[in-house]
Amino acid sequence: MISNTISRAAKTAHVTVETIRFYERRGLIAQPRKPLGGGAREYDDDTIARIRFVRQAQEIGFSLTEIAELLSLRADPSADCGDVRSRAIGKRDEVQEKLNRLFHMRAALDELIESCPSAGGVKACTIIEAMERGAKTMAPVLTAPRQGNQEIKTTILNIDGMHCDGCAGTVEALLGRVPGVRKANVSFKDRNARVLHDPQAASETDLAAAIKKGGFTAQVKP
Amino acid sequence: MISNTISRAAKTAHVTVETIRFYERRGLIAQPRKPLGGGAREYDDDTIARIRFVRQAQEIGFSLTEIAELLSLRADPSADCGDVRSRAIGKRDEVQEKLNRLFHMRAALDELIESCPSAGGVKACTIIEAMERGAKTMAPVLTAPRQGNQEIKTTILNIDGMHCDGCAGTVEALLGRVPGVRKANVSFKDRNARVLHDPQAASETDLAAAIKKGGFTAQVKP
DNA sequence: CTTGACTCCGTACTATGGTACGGAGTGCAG
DNA sequence: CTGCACTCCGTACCATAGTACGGAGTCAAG
Repeated sequence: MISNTISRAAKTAHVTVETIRFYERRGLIAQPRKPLGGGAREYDDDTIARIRFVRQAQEIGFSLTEIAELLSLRADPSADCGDVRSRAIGKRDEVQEKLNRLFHMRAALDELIESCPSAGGVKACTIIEAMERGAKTMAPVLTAPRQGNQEIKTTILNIDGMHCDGCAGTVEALLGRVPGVRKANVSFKDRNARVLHDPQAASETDLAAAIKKGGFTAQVKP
Repeated sequence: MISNTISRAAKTAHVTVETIRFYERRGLIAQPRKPLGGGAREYDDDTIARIRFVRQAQEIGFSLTEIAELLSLRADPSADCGDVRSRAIGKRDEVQEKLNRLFHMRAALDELIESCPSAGGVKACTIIEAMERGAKTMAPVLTAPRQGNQEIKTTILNIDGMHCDGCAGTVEALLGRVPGVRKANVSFKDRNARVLHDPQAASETDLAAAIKKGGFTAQVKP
């Protein structure tokens, strides 16, 4: 039986041997004990998964200290449940915050990408301007979202002010950029939008507000 | 008229004076020129917005070098539109990737939060397990762009015309965009660039040409 | 005209997250 | 039984992103 030595583990987790040792010193992963017969330590799949988790968490902006906290979260009934729960909720809020910023940035990049190839567009647009324009639609999200896994709800909004299919496309793009919106279908013919969204992240008011930003009027279908 | 001095700017952007100066040295923000009557430099709202942008981008996992790239994206019809567009699309993909990871992590934390207060749950659940369960529902996002065998070579180029670390960053970005370049480190202090590249895809001449596009001069170190 | 609160600039130091290196040990293939 | 490829461990070094500090200048109030 060929076991996972440290160099194999490093290869499968896409890090170097030195990095694994560093994580061991930092207490992020446990150092496997040496087998009784002597020889090299054996790295099991759980440990490798842990290493991968560390890397993924880093890439989305967590420090090693924070990752240690994340790793220590375990819904073990024998542990102090209230403590774990509150730490998990705290981390969830941090994640939500990062998500909001990223949504925001994605919208800004989309705006940039869209405005670029149109030869007619005269205004110079930086990412900062794009983000600031986006910021207005963002405001309500930053405080609102809390516990519970995301629901998905369908809302139909009646829209006035569209005069062609192009307008419908514009509205669709506007809705698509609202954080919490999964899918938006806008029909010029029916003068309405069918939106799949998480009502906690994107309320009906948020949807209507986003549409109004584009110069159209919207109201929730009763 | 009381203008925004550096310390006021620092206060409103929630950073220290030293940090602003550091960003100036790095070329992330322009150092405002001194007013004609002498006295302290004046920091306008755009600069403050820029500083805030830097911080926000950092919190979601971008390095200062990457942020410089983001900041240089502008949908200016006078600029090379195709280039801006492709860089913006690249950044959008990075953001999307981060979003996917974060969604995933939020789902895992939600699962943890939910499973915790239920006293009946016997199984111990760590965040890694929660994320692995979540992984099955995740769309296959990671399509690895691996390619065939390629050589890697290090070339050092001496560069003239840089006058700050910001210039070095610009050159680095220029080099990074040359197809075949793996990594480029430009030192303002040493007036040179150390480039890891595939000589078949990116010759030394290509590297020098890319640098010259930015208004600098370059020659391969003998 | 001095004092205090700043600006400006250079240099030095710090924390985080690794990388690199060197020496000693170990297992196994030739 | 001797290389060779690895492990193991300690220490040293590195890049990134600041932070701190010291000296000189400037401005406005007391």
